[in-house]
Amino acid sequence: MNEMIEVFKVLSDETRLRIVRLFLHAEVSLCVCEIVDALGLPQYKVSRHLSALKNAGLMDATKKGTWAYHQLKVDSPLLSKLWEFIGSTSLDEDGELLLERDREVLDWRLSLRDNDMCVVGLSPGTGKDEAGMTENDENRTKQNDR
Amino acid sequence: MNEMIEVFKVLSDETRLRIVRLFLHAEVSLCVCEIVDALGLPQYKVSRHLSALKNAGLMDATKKGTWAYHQLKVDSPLLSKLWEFIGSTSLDEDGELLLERDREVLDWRLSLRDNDMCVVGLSPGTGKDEAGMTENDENRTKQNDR
DNA sequence: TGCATATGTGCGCATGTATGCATGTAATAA
DNA sequence: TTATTACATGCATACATGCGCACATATGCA
Repeated sequence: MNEMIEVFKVLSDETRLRIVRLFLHAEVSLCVCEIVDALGLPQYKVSRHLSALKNAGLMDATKKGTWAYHQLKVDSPLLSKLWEFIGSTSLDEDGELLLERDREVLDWRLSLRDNDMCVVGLSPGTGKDEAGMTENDENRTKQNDR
Repeated sequence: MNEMIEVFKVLSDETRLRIVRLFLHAEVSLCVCEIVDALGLPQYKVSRHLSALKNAGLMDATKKGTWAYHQLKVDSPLLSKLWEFIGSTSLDEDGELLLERDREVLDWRLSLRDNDMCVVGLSPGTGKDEAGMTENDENRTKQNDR
């Protein structure tokens, strides 16, 4: 019973639901900075919520250098049914709009990958608040290109 | 999105999960005293959690005299998928044992109904703590019989 | 070695929530 | 009308949780 309680508890948070639904859309491992850009949230917030999801057994991560690639776990009947339940449920209008925007920014962000690996880090102001796609993105990505 | 958050939040509690799974087993409306006996919890606790489930849109109730019959709602795609998800998911061993006991006491309690209506109220000490089936049940139910 | 960067985390604050006791409300029975 | 009964709830307390700031850790590069 505790497992199900933990699952519901960790998912009763808007940020964590956005993260989970972002992963259901992406279907690949994502590193923190990509999630930060997609959601437009400060890095420490995303990191904390990813940690909560991991502690609840819903996600795991593998480190590749300084980058940490996170992914949904699907190694139990409960989890596969859970993802199917969440993925098959439509939200209210505001929620769908928000998630649609998250997915669009993520897709743009994933297009910056090189050989399926993240090569663009955090934007300068991401530690404070709202980020996302700004009009300076072209310059930023050119600077950080390697 | 808020609807799903509220659903997960209200279900991330052991007592409320027990109540929901009791209803998934019963498949009929239940009054508060029947749930109190089945779970062996104080009346105010059951009442509060039923209220929480109702506020989250998962249940509703109809009053018949002093008795209040509660039931799960199934009037949205989210809810029907939710009940199917919970009902199809098995728990850890302790959880299954606990729920099995809840179901057994409920079935015994439902056998005391008269014409599908509850006619047995709360046991005297139910306001304090643990109740359930005691060795005095025979006497108690005889006293309250009408 | 020293610096920049990606990510994780300790801490204090504010807020939310479950619990237990006691009491309130409404309907029924005497 | 008064007492009883099924159910709901106000209140105080203990505890959990999300947030933002700052800082720590760790890895890669010059």
